[in-house]
Amino acid sequence: MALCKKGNNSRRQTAKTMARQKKTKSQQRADRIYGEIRDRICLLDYVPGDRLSEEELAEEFGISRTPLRSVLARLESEGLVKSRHGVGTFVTKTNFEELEEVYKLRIELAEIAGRLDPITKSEAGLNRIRAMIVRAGDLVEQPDQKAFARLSLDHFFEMAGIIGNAHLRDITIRMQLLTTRNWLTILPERHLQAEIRRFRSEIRELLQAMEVGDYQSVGHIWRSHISMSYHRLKAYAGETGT
Amino acid sequence: MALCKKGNNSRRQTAKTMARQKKTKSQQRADRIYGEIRDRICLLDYVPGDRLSEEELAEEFGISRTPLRSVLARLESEGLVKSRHGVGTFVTKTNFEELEEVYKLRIELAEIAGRLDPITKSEAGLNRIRAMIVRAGDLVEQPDQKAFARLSLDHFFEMAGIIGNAHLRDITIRMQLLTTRNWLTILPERHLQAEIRRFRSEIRELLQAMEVGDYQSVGHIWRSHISMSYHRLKAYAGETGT
DNA sequence: TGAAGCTTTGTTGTACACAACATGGCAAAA
DNA sequence: TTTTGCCATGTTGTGTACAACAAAGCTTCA
Repeated sequence: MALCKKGNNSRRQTAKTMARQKKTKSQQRADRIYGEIRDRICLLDYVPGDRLSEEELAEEFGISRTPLRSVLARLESEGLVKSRHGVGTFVTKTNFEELEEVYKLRIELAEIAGRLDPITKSEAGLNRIRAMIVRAGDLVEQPDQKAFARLSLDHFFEMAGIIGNAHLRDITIRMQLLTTRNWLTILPERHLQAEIRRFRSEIRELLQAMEVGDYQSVGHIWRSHISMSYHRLKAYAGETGT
Repeated sequence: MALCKKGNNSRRQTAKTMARQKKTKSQQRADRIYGEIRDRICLLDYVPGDRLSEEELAEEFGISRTPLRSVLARLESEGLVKSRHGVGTFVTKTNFEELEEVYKLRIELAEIAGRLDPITKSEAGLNRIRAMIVRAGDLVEQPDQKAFARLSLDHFFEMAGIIGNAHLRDITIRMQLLTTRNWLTILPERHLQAEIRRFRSEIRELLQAMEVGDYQSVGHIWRSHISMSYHRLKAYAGETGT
């Protein structure tokens, strides 16, 4: 289950720890566990409706229920799980209305992100994105839903790194994490390859804007991608009948 | 210390509980305590730098440290307090850079709020705002910083109620709460009356736009008020030398 | 006198036992 | 057979003792 997500997590951590350097060991451990469970939810290792056992998770991570519960509380505040007294803690199912709200908001936030003090990507950052294009190319040859999901998330965090406004970045991340799993759930298998191809062309387009340092355009392009992906999502939802 | 804030709290609760009806008694209690402490921080009953004793607060609210700690964790996630192991939990001091970031974001959010599915105020809602204009009028005659702060917060929550997009509303509230106490701290006493007067004219302006149902204009007006208040804040900060 | 190390004190973080709660199953009565 | 009430079981929420930790004061030695 856990597999090789360590690399991904640590990479994402760096983007987060930039803001606040002072992290005690307890907080680092909590952050690690939080990221792990969050990824499991977003990458559909835990499906909406699944119950997360506090006791089992506490045992798995070698801690007691108390600190684990604070991790779950954080996930609950972000809307990824919902605890019910005497029943259990469950991965949330987002209804269509909320999904639409989140998408509408994400569309607006993307445009703002390009305007509000964007952080210019270093050459190393650009290279990381170029490497993702290669990864996407491999996935076009050999489509795999989970690998695509992980690549997509990695690229998103790379994008979030350009947002200089700390709060806007946090909000953008939270909204993204709320929609990821829904996108994966609804995306039909037979459209997977086409989606990966489209994803590759999208991150190429974004890369080009970043290469010339035009971050306002990055914001607009990003916005258009989110908007179009939402329209496709609706179309897919109509296809499958949900 | 607690005084007559019950009315304010409950009124704010109604705006919150609209979204999710299912609230267990524990959650309601936690929400109440959270709101109480949050107000104390925002209205400067607790000044930045103050230590919040878990034990004392737990005793005051008649609960043990465990549920109180989850309330403090929530406040910490919103950036209002910061816990340090073995030292204490302290009300945060926002530096100028972060304050500027938050204001820039609030300016953008206000404009979006007017566009993204705003909720038309009922006649009762408009009447509540009209009552606030009266309260503001009284305060012009007899300026009082804390009363002004409370009125300002009440009006803000009334404004937040027009935001139909649930996540956007939450974010807007969080950003507002981060700036309130800074505004109060920096505002010089001798400009208080002028500020109250300006506040009254602002909420009148907003009311007019709401009365004709033009909520996009409400967003633009709100945006301009936030922007101008930020500029005055900077001017005041220059005056007092901070 | 000064400084380093130890001790004391008070605080937040953790572990664990128990309370509160919801749910499903079972039995008994209509 | 159906329904109603009760109980058993398992889960989240709470209280409490203790561990981890930091800071201030004290002591002791140079």
